[in-house]
Amino acid sequence: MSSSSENLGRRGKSPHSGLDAQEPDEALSKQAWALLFELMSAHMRNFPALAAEFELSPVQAHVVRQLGEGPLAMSTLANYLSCDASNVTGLVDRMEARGLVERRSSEQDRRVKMLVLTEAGAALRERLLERMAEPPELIAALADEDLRALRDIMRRALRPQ
Amino acid sequence: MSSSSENLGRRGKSPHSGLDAQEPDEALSKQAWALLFELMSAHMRNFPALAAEFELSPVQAHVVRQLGEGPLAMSTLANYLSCDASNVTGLVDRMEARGLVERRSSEQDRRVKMLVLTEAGAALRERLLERMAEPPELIAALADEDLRALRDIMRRALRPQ
DNA sequence: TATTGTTATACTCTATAACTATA
DNA sequence: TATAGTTATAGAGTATAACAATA
Repeated sequence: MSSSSENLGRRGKSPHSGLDAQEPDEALSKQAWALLFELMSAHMRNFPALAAEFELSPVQAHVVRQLGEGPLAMSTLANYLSCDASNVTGLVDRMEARGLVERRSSEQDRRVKMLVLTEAGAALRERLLERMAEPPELIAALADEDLRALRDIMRRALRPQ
Repeated sequence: MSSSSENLGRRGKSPHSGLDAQEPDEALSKQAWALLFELMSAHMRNFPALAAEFELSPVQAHVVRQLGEGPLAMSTLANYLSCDASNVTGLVDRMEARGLVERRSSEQDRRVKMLVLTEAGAALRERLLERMAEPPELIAALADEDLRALRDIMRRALRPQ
């Protein structure tokens, strides 16, 4: 499971230095990742409680969030959720019963059903997103300098040109 | 060569706070948090699949990880999992049936049952932790400079003073 | 009386397999 | 025949409430 065995220019991963490396240092990325993971684990553990503030299950909260981008086919949603399509039926049943989403038959392909948020669903989404946008204490307490650096690093990570 | 896009003459203060220079900028922390959240969401979505590599449910993987620190009372574990104690019974039943953990009655208080990893459980934990320590592609691909900055920022976030 | 863990019950999420209605 | 969604079934995670053993 060694990833990319063609690190030819790699200066080896000497335990200490790695000062002149052009290539990412494996030990360094593990250190950074471990800390990032620690911080995020602590936060993600609260997600069920956060969703419950809106009387949503964690998965339902995720769906509400995804659905804001526009109508989605059931199968596409199953894909986003990394789950079997059969599960989406019951999931959407419950959300539809609560008046959060609507099924609309596609006119191009009448097998397909498109999901859209109802007005109530969209309103709830607004509140949910606002709540989720609140940074956890540990982040909010960082100095501006660190926040700016963090933002820029995340931008580079997410949009790797 | 990096940077420069944000040093617009503002010395990093919020748009209208004017004088007070030491307070973190709320908009900035939200930006950083949104990006961090985006990256971690993408990664956390794979966690069930990662756990499944070891034939563990996500929660079981979490338990295996926690249990490595030493024996835990059932109630303590329930606390870590942020769930009701009644759930831990069935959870541990299944893990015990697979030979991963053991219940041991505490001798100080015979109501309490301490959980410990079996030898097989500890071995599996080693492999699991190693797997979880692998940084996702988006992180591993960052430049050393960014990784070092990220690591240091996370250290400051996690150990405030 | 209070606490630890269990049992009973119910709901949600998840997977697999068989089915329907379209295509 | 193949695909989108449904239904049926089963297992796991979760919550609440009632209970036994122990403190």
